[in-house]
Amino acid sequence: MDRRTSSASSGEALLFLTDEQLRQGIEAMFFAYRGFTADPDRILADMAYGRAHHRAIHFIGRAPGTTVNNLLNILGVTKQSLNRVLRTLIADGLVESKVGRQDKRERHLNLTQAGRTLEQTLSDAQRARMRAAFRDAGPEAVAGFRTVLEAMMDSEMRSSYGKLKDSTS
Amino acid sequence: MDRRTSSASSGEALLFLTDEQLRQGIEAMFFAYRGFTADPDRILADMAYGRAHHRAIHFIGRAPGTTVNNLLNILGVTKQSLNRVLRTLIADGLVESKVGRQDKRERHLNLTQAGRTLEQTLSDAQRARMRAAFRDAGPEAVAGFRTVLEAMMDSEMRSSYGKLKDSTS
DNA sequence: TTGGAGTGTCAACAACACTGACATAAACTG
DNA sequence: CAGTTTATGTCAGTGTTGTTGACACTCCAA
Repeated sequence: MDRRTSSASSGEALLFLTDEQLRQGIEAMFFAYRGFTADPDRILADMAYGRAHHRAIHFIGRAPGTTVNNLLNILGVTKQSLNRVLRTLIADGLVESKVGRQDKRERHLNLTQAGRTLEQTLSDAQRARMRAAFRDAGPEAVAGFRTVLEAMMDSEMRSSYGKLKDSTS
Repeated sequence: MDRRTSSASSGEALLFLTDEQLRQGIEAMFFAYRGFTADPDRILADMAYGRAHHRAIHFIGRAPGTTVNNLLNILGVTKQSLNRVLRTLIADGLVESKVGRQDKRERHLNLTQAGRTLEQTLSDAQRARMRAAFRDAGPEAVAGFRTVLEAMMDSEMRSSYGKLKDSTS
């Protein structure tokens, strides 16, 4: 039970890689992701915002002063799609866009006070669920959770994730 | 490092519940889910199908003969939304709908041969990524991954997940 | 000065979710 | 049997989020 991957090629140790185990992993991802987004979705439903607004607010709050292009890479959507979201957030005074000082083509994005407030509200809801899950599962399970998720990312996403992770380590 | 949850209330052991740790967990979920859906999405993009079709096919294949209502509960969407998907799948001969023998109001859904073929194609792609992630992470990490995901589900989803999990244990 | 990168915007469209309303058939209930 | 509930299907309308394609503008760099 405490054996490491040393005997990984010995047959029995590979039981966690059966199709049935994999399918359970797939279904766990599906159901868990629904729970993961449920709380912020409920909050946003009352406003004119959706999940895309949440994601934009989250990553702007995470990397203040980030450029549109950087955000585009992180979110993995087209600029038209992001721009629609950003436009409403800027119009509603939740995000401010400043022309870059060095490179004036770039726009640097920051949350306003109202934006930070909404970000907090959404984060608190999402963190509460994550905290409960982490607490129930325990530190070892959390470490495994993170290890598997990192392994599941595309390499470009993994590097975005790594940059964000290290930025406030 | 190898300590168990025995000292969970002793302060230091709760470091995995800091806001920073939670936020990394949130971002890991976000990036990993993108990877999780990327491969089937690529396959489906060439056909006239999307993620919703994939989900329907997956769960019909998982629970053959399931009713529309059961599928509705698992997927967590409205019947209008599911019906749009089912209609195309039935019209294209991937799914067949049979009136129930006991209760003739019910429709029992099954994959046709063509449906099973597509399901295999999609599953293989998704499982390949999951398998690679599981293999890289190792059995202990996988156990932790599953534990955390289960804890993150809403209770209704957890029971759907449990039923499916136990049905072929 | 020319080419390309970064950004913004317009238009059109598709997938997928929602609500609300209505229809049908079958099953249950008093 | 009459009335209600359940299971399903469908129509119409709407909203969010994604896509392509096209075009314009600013600015940096060779």
